[in-house]
Amino acid sequence: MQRPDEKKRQLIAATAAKLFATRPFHKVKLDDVAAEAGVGKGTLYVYFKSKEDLYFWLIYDAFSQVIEQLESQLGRGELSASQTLRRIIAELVKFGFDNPQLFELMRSAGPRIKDERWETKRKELVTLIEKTIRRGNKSGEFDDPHPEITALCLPGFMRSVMLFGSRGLDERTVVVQITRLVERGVCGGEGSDKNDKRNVAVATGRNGR
Amino acid sequence: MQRPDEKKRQLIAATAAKLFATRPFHKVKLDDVAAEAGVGKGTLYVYFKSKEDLYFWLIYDAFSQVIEQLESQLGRGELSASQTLRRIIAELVKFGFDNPQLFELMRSAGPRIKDERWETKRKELVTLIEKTIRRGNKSGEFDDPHPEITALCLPGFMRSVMLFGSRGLDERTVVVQITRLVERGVCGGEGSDKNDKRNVAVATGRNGR
Amino acid sequence: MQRPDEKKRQLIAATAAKLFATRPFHKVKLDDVAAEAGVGKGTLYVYFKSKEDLYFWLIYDAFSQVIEQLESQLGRGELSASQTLRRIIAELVKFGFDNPQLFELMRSAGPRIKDERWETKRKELVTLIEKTIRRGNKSGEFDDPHPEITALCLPGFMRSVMLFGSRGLDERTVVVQITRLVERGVCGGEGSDKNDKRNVAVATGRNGR
Amino acid sequence: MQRPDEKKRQLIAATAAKLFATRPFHKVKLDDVAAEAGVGKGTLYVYFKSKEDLYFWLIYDAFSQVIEQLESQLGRGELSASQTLRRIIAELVKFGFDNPQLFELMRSAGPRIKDERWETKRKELVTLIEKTIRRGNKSGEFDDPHPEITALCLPGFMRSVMLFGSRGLDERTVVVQITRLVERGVCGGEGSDKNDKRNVAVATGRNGR
DNA sequence: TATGAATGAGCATTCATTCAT
DNA sequence: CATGAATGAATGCTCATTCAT
Repeated sequence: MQRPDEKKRQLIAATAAKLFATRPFHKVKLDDVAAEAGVGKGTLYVYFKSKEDLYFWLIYDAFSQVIEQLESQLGRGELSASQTLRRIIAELVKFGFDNPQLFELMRSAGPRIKDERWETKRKELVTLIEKTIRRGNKSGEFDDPHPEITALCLPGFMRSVMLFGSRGLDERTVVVQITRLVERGVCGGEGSDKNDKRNVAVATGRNGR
Repeated sequence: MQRPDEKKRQLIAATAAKLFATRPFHKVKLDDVAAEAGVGKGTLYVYFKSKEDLYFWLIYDAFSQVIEQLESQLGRGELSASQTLRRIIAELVKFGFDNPQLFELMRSAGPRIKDERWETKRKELVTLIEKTIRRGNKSGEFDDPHPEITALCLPGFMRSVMLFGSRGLDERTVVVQITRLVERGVCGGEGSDKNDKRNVAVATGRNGR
Repeated sequence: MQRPDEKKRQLIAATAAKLFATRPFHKVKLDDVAAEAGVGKGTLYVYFKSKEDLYFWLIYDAFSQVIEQLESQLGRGELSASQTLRRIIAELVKFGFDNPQLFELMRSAGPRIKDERWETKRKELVTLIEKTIRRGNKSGEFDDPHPEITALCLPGFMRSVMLFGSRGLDERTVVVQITRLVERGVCGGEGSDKNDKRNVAVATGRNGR
Repeated sequence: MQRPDEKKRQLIAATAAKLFATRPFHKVKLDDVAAEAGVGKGTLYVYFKSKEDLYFWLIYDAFSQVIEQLESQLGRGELSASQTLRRIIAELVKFGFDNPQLFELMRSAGPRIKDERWETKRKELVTLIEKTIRRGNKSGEFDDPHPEITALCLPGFMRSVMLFGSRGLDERTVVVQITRLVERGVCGGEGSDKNDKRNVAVATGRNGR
């Protein structure tokens, strides 16, 4: 363990994520992070330039991960606009359920992170959604007069559910309902609850979980 | 200036809101707040117990204001579920446009505010929406299998638009699009863009702005 | 109550004395003094120049009172050195029993009060004692090679007993014991316990209490 | 300078003692302590929890030191009650001469220190004295009807002399006079000035200093 | 690379004092 | 005289960052 250790970097990041999710930025002491991670305080600075840098990477990494996952999933096969949208929603919800701390984290991050890379990633997601809707508009699947607004709404959607309502709701139901809300707002109203459930199963590529 | 002055409290709150909207919590100096408000630093502590207390009230007051406004508006006349929902959306959007700083503010607040009163207010809004949808379900206006999820989504909707997209979009268009998204997700899909615009005008009771 | 009110001055002084006796100087807030006394904070400054001024007068007044009492008692009749010393001790003990708070107060005052008047008063007492001893040395009643040290010791004597031991000891016993200690150290050892008690009764001019 | 350094703790304590002896508690700035000690301000908090904590330990340590010194001295050989008492006095006087600042310090501490450990130490000393007198009473060396009062008086004795009179008096003379005062009050009056001086020399185990 | 003692700029908070009413 | 809201200088304390080992 004499060379920069990716394992240790992960350990620090995970520990920090846990703490940042619990209390707001200015109440998280690097002393605590170091102690909780079982490393020296100085070690943090071997892996991260500053507290803000550490904070930044937590959010950025998590977010990038989702986007990547989405893009890789979507880049492969040929999905209709409708299927694509469902996948996006499913993926975001899954991510939310899998990383409740990180969602909490992203919540309080917001305006602090002015870094260009971050805005870029965010726009990547919004654009992904917007393009999908526009594609649906063209193909006749959708009929949304303002894809840019709808695209902006989707992440906020997610956040609300994840942060304040996920207790007691199962992942499947949430995906279905959000899909329903969005698809209906976006196209002409077709798609029953049963169809939704079937389609979602297709989209997520899972059978039960 | 001999009795504790509600005007001065407001002045301080407004000044603080401006600064908290600009930079994150830990970068706002009470020195600056005092200077900007034109009062002594000690005066802040006459009206607020601490920096966090000040911060808390900013958010709480702003939020309460919206809820109150909504409740007072809805308590009066007799509106259909559909009209009520439109008014809620219109009011939230209006508030967002009127107080861009505060929305930014609320964003970074999140997990800090564990105060019961705050959660109560939030639930008040969600309940207001949920009840409206349920009412619509009963009256046949809506057909939403999960009003609780939809209700949870609405505030997140708003936030997204306000925080990242409002530049270049006018209030009216945003109201219309969100209304469209929600109503279609909630009922059977009727309602054209034109109808929406008309209905919104009715709901907000304004003619142009 | 429109003119400077001696009653109010006393009220403030008494209240302050109580608080200063409870906690150390820097923990007594004038806010508390004002509140406890039931007057406005500004009123304190009508009667006292500053916090330190208030503090000073509390001690000074109390101390002056003892000295005065002693001098007036001793100035009148003609007492032997021995009787005089007993009276001084009796008076100091009485004062201690009557004003337990103030003794506590004087304790923590010490080095803070550099005021000349204060040192003067203290020296007045020490000198009174020293002169008495010297008088006794000359008259043959005492035989103390270092009256100045003995004189310096007496107040410290008092303090110890008052501060840490008075609980459970009655005034009479304390006077007797201290008198015994001092007189024996000062003269040749005569004076039995019984004699002491009798003499003390003579010296204090009281019959039982 | 990598391990927490007891030397540095001592340095800080010594510096603080000097300042606290000069001015009252609330006028001593930690900035000054740090500057005078040649360490960073933050370093103070590495070794002491707070200003009051620092203050506390100054007094406590100094007092403990005397008690320890006494107990270790007395625990060794077999001394008569009379010799023991002389040693106690000699030790206390020596301590006062060696640490004039600390005696000043202890003076203003008083009611602040409610800590149990502190009261315990104080009682340890008083008990030590009281036991010695009782031992003398039994052995016939002393004849003191109230050892508990006498014991309470001794520390006060010391304080007075140290604080207000030591200027111009040499250590030896003070020891002799106090011993004289106490022993005579405690036993039957024998012991001349010359004998005292001789005995003290024996008790302290020093020949001149 | 890993550490944690040392640091000091930075900041929230206090509280004696003032003064307009 | 009486008041208490307003004040701001003064200061204790924090905590991200550094650097010698």
